[in-house]
Amino acid sequence: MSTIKDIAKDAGVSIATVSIVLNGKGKERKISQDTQTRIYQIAKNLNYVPNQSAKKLRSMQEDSYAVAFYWATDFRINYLARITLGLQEEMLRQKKHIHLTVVPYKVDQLKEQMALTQNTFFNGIIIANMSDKDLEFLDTLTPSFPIVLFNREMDTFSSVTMDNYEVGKQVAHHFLSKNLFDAAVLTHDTTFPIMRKWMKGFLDTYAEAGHPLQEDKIILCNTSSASAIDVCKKLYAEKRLPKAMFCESDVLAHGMLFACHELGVSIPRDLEVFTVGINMPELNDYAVPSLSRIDIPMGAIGAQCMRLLIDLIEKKITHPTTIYLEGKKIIAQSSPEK
Amino acid sequence: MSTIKDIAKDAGVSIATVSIVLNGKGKERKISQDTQTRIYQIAKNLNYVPNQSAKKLRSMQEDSYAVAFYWATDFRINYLARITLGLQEEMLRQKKHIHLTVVPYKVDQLKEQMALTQNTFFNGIIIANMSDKDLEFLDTLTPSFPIVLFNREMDTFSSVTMDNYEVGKQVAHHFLSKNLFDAAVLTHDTTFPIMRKWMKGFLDTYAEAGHPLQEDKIILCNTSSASAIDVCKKLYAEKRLPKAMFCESDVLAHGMLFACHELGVSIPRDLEVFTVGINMPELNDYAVPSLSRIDIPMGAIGAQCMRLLIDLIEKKITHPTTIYLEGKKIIAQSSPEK
DNA sequence: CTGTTAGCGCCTTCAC
DNA sequence: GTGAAGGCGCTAACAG
Repeated sequence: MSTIKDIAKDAGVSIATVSIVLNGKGKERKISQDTQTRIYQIAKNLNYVPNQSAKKLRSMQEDSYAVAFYWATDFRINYLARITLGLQEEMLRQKKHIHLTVVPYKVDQLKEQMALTQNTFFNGIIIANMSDKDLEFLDTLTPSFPIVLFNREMDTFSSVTMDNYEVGKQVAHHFLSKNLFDAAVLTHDTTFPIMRKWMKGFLDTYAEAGHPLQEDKIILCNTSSASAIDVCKKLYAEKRLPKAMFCESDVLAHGMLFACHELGVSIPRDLEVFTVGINMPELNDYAVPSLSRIDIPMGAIGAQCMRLLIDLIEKKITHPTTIYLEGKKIIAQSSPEK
Repeated sequence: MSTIKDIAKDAGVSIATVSIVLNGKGKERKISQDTQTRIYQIAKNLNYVPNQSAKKLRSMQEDSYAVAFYWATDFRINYLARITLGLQEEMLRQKKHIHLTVVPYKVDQLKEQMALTQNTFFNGIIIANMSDKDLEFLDTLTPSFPIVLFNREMDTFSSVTMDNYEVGKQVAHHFLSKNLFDAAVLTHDTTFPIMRKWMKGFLDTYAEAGHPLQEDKIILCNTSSASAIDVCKKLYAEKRLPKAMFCESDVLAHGMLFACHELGVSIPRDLEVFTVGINMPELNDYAVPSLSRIDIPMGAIGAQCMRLLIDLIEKKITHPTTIYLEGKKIIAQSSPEK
């Protein structure tokens, strides 16, 4: 890695001259054209890349924080935009210079990614979409910088999350109010803590209402729409389609809609569908038919994460803090009000 | 903004001691417990935030590159994820430490956002979704760091793009091969250079085939699904619905599908729909009905942008370079093969 | 037109 | 147990 020092030596000028030229102030400072082209040429030959840390240090911008946002690249990929906007919103509100780095990681491989990334150079990090395994790993850490969890809960770390049990409960109440006792859950068998809570809230509520759902009402698929389609067709073939289906995410719900359309199963007449909305509202508002859901306020959670993290970085908060936000219940065509 | 110097002064110790303690090496270096707690307390009182630039500079890690990705937050919000994955893919392939910062900006306001962001601290930037106005602004710049344009073309800047005229042509040929002469274009009246090209390719091809489309076949709406729904319903009421519709983006196409479903217009029997696919393929594969489209390879374009930018940063490339990628034609239910 | 110099905040070596 | 000093790469003020 070459520096302006190297260039200066090669060009037979001082480092100051090099700095001036490379910052485009050559004309202004009346550096001779000859010197300028020589410096540019040498910079090119040496593959010179300016060191941004040195630049920043020298120019002493008032507090600019480096923040990392860890984000798992699985089926939830689509809502990165929603979160990013929320993070950004808070950054603008704070009027602080925050350098936000997006660090994608693979589910279950937070450990590997964190080893790869130079975490010591962040003032704080936000982590989204952790699996049980990722949470376990996190528990072994005692980082010297603050960490905020996106939609997860842990005693030892700060987080912004929702009452996910309540989400499942709400959906169950909606179905029960319409006497839809033949209900099922569509979920994927992974280690995602959140989904277990949704499911539990749903199942518990059915049980408490005197209509416990049997084991075979927990339908498993993977996390793709395609998989939901397969499962739906299989259930249909086996005449096991319920009257109401609670999908863990809109990705699966879209698969259900597609499959039912192909099968000639009418939603909501033959089957009602309720889902958890993680993607942009638009995608669910104009699905055919539009999807009833509890919309997760991804943007708001992101904004709160950023705010909490900044408070932690600035030591305005010192103890692990958990903030709860509420989901928004949206009733649409796939499961209308009674 | 306080530094370890301030802490040292307050604590009555040297900056070295403070540095040791705050890096958790107090025990190892046998700093007295008393001094340690005092230092921690003062750090907290002063809201001390370590300066990451100084840390990095000192640590002599090969400096990582800082790259900004400017991304317009309009209807194309959803595909941020597709692009980010592509960018990331190339970052991993290169095995370089690259800090990717996502900078959202509003359409037509690239100028304002660039003034707000500390661009001097990036080694290079990638800009997506520029409008004519944004392009015009860019033309006035002579930045000292490389810039790569995402799906745009300019003489003075490097870019990764597609033959967008060809996209429109392909769709026209598809319709024409099925004798769908009563066709229309659904687009929004903005300054997006790309869309004009698609449209032109489409219209020119119809004209060349001896079936020129009249002015009233260029249907305008804004960029939302909701707007496409309104327009579709209006056309239906006025009995002006064509037999084939080319939508500038899947966001609009989804609106069309929703509206047609409500109106009882059957796709593709009464109306064929072809679109440009910008969102995740899944969203179009499982729309009801699934959407025929030219899928823009967002990920691949992103990856190429990153590669090109790194080559420019490292001065392996010095002249503005344009790379062309091809879209993928996907035939689905909304407009099947003849 | 170009060079000299003094740091920016932090960490590490060496000295006491 | 703690302090002094040097230097990472770069910029800006001041000299010449």
